[in-house]
Amino acid sequence: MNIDERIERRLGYGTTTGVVVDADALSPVSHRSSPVGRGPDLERLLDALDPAFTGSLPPSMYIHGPKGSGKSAVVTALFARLAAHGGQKQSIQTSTRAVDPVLPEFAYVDLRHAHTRFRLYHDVLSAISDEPVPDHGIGTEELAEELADTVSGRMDVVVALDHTAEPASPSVSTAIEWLSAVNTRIVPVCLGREPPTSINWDPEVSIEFDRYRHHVLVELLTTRVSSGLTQHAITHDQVREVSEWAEGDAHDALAAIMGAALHAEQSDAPTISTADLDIGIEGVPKPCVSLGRVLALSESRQRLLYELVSLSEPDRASVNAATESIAAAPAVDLSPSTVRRILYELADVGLLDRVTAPRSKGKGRPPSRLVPRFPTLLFRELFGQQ
DNA sequence: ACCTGGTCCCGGGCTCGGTTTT
DNA sequence: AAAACCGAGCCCGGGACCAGGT
Repeated sequence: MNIDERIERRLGYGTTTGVVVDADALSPVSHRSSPVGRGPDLERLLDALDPAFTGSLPPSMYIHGPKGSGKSAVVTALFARLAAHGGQKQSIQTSTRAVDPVLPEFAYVDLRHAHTRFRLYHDVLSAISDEPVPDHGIGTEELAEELADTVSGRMDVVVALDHTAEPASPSVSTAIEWLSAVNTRIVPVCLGREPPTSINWDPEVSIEFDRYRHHVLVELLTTRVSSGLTQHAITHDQVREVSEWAEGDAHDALAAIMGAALHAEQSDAPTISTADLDIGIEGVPKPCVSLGRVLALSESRQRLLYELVSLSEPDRASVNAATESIAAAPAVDLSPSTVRRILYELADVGLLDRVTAPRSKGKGRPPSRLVPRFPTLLFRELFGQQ
């Protein structure tokens, strides 16, 4: 979206009539180029990376902290900037100074996508190379060699490995193993929620992120809503309320606000009412799985979840009932047995909760109903747009 | 004993770059 | 130059078996 368009929308000349002007600014899965309230942590990161600015190898790092504490936000922003400065090309263009140290290449890789060796090599390679990397028709070992060749001929590479050790992504030690098998000049910067004592890897530097403190989260949310919503769409008290409820988790807070805004938008309201906010908060379960994990699933699995959250209460009362309804949906072309298996798999990785019914009628094991553990309002909206 | 829900696993086939043959 | 073939990862279907209830 260009600047003129943004300004016009703020002035109210845009196509939308509701409270949302920029959904991206509100979204818990999109990171801003200038994160709010994490200045000291950014400095700590830069301190640790300091050797890179003088031409030597920076230390390996482990950045850990709870969900929604800004780890990804800070690292994606920082690496995006550093990548723009990184490599030889940039240093030639800017070599006005006498001594111009060459920065390493910086690459950000999301292990939610790069959850196999093949995809990890693929994503690192496409981040540091200008040439397109095939995603089919080439062996893993072949890809590893190509990556090794690319790296050995160039500078060092610093790779951020985000979302380690989630149910569907590799552990820190596995990812490290995959990378070091290719080249030892690739420096890993891992991000995860587990404490450093339980990751089975010894990083040279370890940095901890704490939950956002209440007033910092309020500031963050205020910044986000000021560019994402129309003026006065949400009150300061409402922002404070969400912040308090979210207990320092920026992901949950943003999901709740965006859910509330979408609900207000549906009724063409000029502001977010108390009822809208309640519904927005209600749409975010506690504890909540990051929306990013849902959006990293394959298309067919997202479709299945979309159908699931669109079901009526009785259809969701048991896994079998849900299976039948979902398999019967016109947009789903999977067999019932596959639908059933995938539903159980999704429950296994924590995206759904199985709540066993206490009912005593009927023979056999009591059925369980499936409860989503992710922001449902937001997911429906985002998936529905596609 | 019997029934239904839940878990685990593997063969087969699809898609799509790369490679060889025509 | 075009067509046929190969093989990589990945998705799908389904069956065997285990768990928990009457």
